[in-house]
Amino acid sequence: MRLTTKGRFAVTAMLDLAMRDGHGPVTLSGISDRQKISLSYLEQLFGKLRRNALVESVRGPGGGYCLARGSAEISVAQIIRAVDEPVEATQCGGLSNCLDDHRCMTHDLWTGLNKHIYEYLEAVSLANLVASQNTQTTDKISVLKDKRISNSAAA
Amino acid sequence: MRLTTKGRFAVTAMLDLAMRDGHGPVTLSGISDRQKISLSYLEQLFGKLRRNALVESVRGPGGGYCLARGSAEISVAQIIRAVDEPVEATQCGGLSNCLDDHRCMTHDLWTGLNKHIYEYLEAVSLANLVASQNTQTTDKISVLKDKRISNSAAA
DNA sequence: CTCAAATACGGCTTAAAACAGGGGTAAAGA
DNA sequence: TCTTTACCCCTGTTTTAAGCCGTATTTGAG
Repeated sequence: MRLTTKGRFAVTAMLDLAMRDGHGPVTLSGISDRQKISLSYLEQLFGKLRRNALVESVRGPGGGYCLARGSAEISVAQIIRAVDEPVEATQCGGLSNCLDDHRCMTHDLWTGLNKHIYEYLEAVSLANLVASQNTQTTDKISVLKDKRISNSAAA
Repeated sequence: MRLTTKGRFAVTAMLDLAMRDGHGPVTLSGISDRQKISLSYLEQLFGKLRRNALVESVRGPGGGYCLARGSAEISVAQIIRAVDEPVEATQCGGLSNCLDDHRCMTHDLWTGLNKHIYEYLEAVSLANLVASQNTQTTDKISVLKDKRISNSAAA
């Protein structure tokens, strides 16, 4: 499990999508404006998200992207895995063929750390994130969120 | 908190050091051989580790690197922080000045995820890792480890 | 029916970071 | 004095991040 800005951008974009779920396709240029992520980079990320069946696309005017399944069925871990391809950093590439003599003592170490972080991120769904956006830090965030949603509904 | 191969290399190298703790300085070329990490890359990493007071160096023949404090006092999080400089991926750079209108809804999100992962990695010390190397997967790893230690002691 | 605009889609290019190799210098011990 | 080691810097290659442009597809207007 790797944790970089790329994965964070993808999760941010997917969260934007989830918060507008059920209101028709969302355009990448809209996400780009709201989340301040370059449009071309979003296109690249959503290509991977689509190929990994996390989103569905609609072409043409009024088109955009929708979640491919319910926001409760999409975890942060799935999103990160979709855009941040494999890359196991154990010397053996995940296989246990690395002990031809004495190497790769870190195999089990990284497997363990990976597992912990992965399980945590697997347990967090987009629905969880949307919910926590609504409840926690009620003072500012939820207010701003509502404003944003009504804006997009009006447009 | 970022999680890349760079941080993993650093932790692997530090673990190699910790397993030889108390047996005098450990050379980088030794670590390079055992862990299959390029020597020049190790030099770069240990420059940062030294400047962050995680290791101490001894020059000349018989020299090398030692842990700057007990292996129980050095956490995985400290190591990763030393080599993998800051890089907050929230749009605002960690400050909360990002809500001039409605942006950075992911600020709290990433702060939360960061905190969780960080706290976990902060709780794992080198001593923990050495201990788990000795106990878990007793079949192969520990045997190989003992062999390795006796080899290096003889050399 | 045609044309123009909106949008996804894919390939290509640039920028930065990770990774690796080499050289030289300084220190310390044999 | 010679060897072993850290230390520092410069260079090059590869990978990743990010941005740009052209093409295909769909919708809507005329």
